[in-house]
Amino acid sequence: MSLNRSELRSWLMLMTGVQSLLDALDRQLRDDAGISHDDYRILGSLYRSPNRVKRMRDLAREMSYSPSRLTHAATRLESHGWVSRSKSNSDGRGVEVHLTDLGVAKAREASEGHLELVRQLVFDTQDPDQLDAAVVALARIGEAAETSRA
Amino acid sequence: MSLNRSELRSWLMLMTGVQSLLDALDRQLRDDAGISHDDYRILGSLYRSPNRVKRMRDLAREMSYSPSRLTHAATRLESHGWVSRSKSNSDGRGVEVHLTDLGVAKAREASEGHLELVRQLVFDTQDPDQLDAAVVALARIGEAAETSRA
DNA sequence: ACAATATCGTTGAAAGTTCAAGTATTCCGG
DNA sequence: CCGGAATACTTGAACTTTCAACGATATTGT
Repeated sequence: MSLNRSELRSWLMLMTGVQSLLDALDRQLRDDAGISHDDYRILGSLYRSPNRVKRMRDLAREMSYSPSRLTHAATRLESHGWVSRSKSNSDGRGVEVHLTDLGVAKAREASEGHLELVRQLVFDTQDPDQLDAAVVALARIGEAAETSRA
Repeated sequence: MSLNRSELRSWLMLMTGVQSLLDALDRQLRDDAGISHDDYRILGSLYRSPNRVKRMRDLAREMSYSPSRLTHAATRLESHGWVSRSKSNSDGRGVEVHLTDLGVAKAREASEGHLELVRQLVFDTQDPDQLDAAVVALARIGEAAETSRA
């Protein structure tokens, strides 16, 4: 066994908290905006992107999605009219996903309740210092995770 | 907008780290043990339970699963021989899930590489103090998340 | 310039999750 | 103790994700 008793306990606590957080976020978005947290993250990523466009490849990497998964997701979002796809002209293989005006509106609408909950769960429960510590810790862990798959 | 610039940045960093972590854990378990992180967590929960039994209801709550999802999951795990189900005798409606010997073996086998990775990603990247801080923070967030759905 | 190889994205089928409906048992008010 | 409401679980259909295979364009090495 690779972890001792106390490490195991810390690890379980960490994962339990993470799970509860993700569940709460997903539930809120589904209930209030009718969109999954994953789809919301796609809209959010495009929203923050210059010109609200991104190549499928880049978006897939950012989301840790398989190409296939992103294609299906894009098809779904496209059917709602929230994104549109077009061939990249710099790379004939590439496809660009564009956030439509409707998509912008949807992202904004969904973000209201979402950010409200984030404030409530994350920022209202922590001192700024504590939160910073947690953010730094998670960033380090995430970085190690990315590295580990190289 | 409910969060200011710097809060938003912290929040994004946090979520990115969490995502990367979960992805890495899932990938390792699939690649090395042929089991999803979610199924692994079910085995783990039963493994830690007195007698290695739990009622469907309790397991579902603990995992934040819908009853339906747990039934499907139990069917799948049962088909591998890792779990068996039987009627509860204290409550005629209830069903108990039991971790079989094969399930115990599977859980142990899978845990080796898994815990190895956890050590590498979580414990090797943090001072104990920093980690404790993160654990406490996440625990508070998780608790708030549980409360929020009452 | 050409062939081999790698990258980008899509497709359809298999596997997993969610959702709405259904069966069986227990709980509770009167 | 009876009937209605609640709880526990299952089922099958709809939807989402994964997986393996494929067509198309770009890159690399010779």
